[in-house]
Amino acid sequence: MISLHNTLGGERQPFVPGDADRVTMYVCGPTVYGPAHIGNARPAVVFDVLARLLRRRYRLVYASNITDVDDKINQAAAEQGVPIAAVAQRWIRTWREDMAGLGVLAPDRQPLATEHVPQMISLVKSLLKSGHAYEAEGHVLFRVGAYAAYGELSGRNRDEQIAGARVEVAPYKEDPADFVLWKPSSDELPGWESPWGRGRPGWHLECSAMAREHLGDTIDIHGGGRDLIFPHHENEIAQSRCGHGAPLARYWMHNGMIRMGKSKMAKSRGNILTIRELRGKIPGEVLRLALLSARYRDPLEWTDELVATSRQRLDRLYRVLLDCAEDSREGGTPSPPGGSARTAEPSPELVRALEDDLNTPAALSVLAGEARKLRAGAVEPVAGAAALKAGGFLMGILQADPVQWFTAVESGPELTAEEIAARIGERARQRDVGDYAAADRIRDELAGRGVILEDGPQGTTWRRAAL
RNA sequence: GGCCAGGUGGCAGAGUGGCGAUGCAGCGGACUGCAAAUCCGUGGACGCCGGUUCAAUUCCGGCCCUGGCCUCCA
Repeated sequence: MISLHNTLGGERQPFVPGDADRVTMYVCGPTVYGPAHIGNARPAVVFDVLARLLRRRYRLVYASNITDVDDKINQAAAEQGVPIAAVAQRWIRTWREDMAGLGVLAPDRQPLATEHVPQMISLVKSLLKSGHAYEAEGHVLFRVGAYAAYGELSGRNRDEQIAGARVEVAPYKEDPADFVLWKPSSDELPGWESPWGRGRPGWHLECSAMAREHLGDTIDIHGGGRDLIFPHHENEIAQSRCGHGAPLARYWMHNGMIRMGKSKMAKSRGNILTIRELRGKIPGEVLRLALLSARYRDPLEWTDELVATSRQRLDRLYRVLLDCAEDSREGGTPSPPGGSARTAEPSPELVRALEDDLNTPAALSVLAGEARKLRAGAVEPVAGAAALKAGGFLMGILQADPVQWFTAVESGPELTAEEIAARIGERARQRDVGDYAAADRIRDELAGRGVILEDGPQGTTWRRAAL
């Protein structure tokens, strides 16, 4: 049984799908106006693991949107003097590359906001018709006062919000808490014809319309960052519920924030690390493991140490896989039927950990235990390695060829395999004559360039170093 | 100020009403060139104050601290 922490209600609940033949999940995706940072990657990675887990039991339709119409995109285009669509396209491409680099499987649906404007307009129409929205100075606003349950997700009530008083109160709002569904566009801005004139949708509206279009009125799981609970998800709930009468989602899941030096990583704070720059020097799989090293609901502080530790954990796991591959090659053990990683089953302990509200740290611990047993020879290497890889697959790690893992050069002006071999040969001669000082100099030099040497009974091998 | 999450060993981070995960670092050992890498083994913890209980890090209450949200935000 899968249990999930539901923000709506604030407790862990058994997951019971509305329809086991069509489980639906929607996760808020990026607004494409610049490079995504590692914090943006957390929900994508976390819910990718959940998608993999759900697919073991159910048929899943997983949708994650891309917001390609937004004032920030317009602003970026104006600043750079390029067409708005060019900005969006460029960063959509980057986002997809980044996600692939982190081992995130493409969602079943990846709707673009600009391709769902008619659905948004029709949602606004029904909200107007039912009195949950009103027109004011070319805008259409949601009338928060008309929805009594407003605030149930975030645990706020309207009085508290008014007391907050930091909300900017546009003069045309009936109530400070009201939010924009549709706003007018000038000629230079992207816009669509609507009953309220040429305009563009408000951000909250997009997700309601796209989720409904692709997944139906009520979806099973709605995910996103914790910072979206209010107002984004609260507003989505209000729009959808008032628009078609059904609850938007049955389970709401929110991931914690990535922190950089004690505060949330955010573009507005300027403390971001983009996925692109990180991937330039660190394998995507290491980044992924780092993101999964804490429970998804908790905050995670991003540090060099976290990255280094993650790299070492992965190295250790791959080393076992490498040894297993060598053992079976030497021993001539034929691969048992069904022994491939694709068909092997992950261990029940690992599945149990993941099904317990996505306890990835515990799952990682299970993996480490399995690796230890394999190394100790307590498990048959081929089947054991296959099970290890199957568990890795659920978390989106450990799918690379172990030899490649240790020898692949990530980036920068690195040494070629030939150059490394030449240096190793030179060092071997020095060691033969007993000139260890010179040999160590070569070893240290290579270490400084990201190559670690290992002297074994069969001679010297090398692998790339952690950072 | 309001709402919501947390506070576990040197660090990261699970979990549990009584048998103290896991990773990194440290320490000991094996191997080795009294090297590096690797492998094996190992000590160490539950914010504070009360309460419930035979027994609490784990349940309850209060306090302190940290972070998030209340404006765009993964």
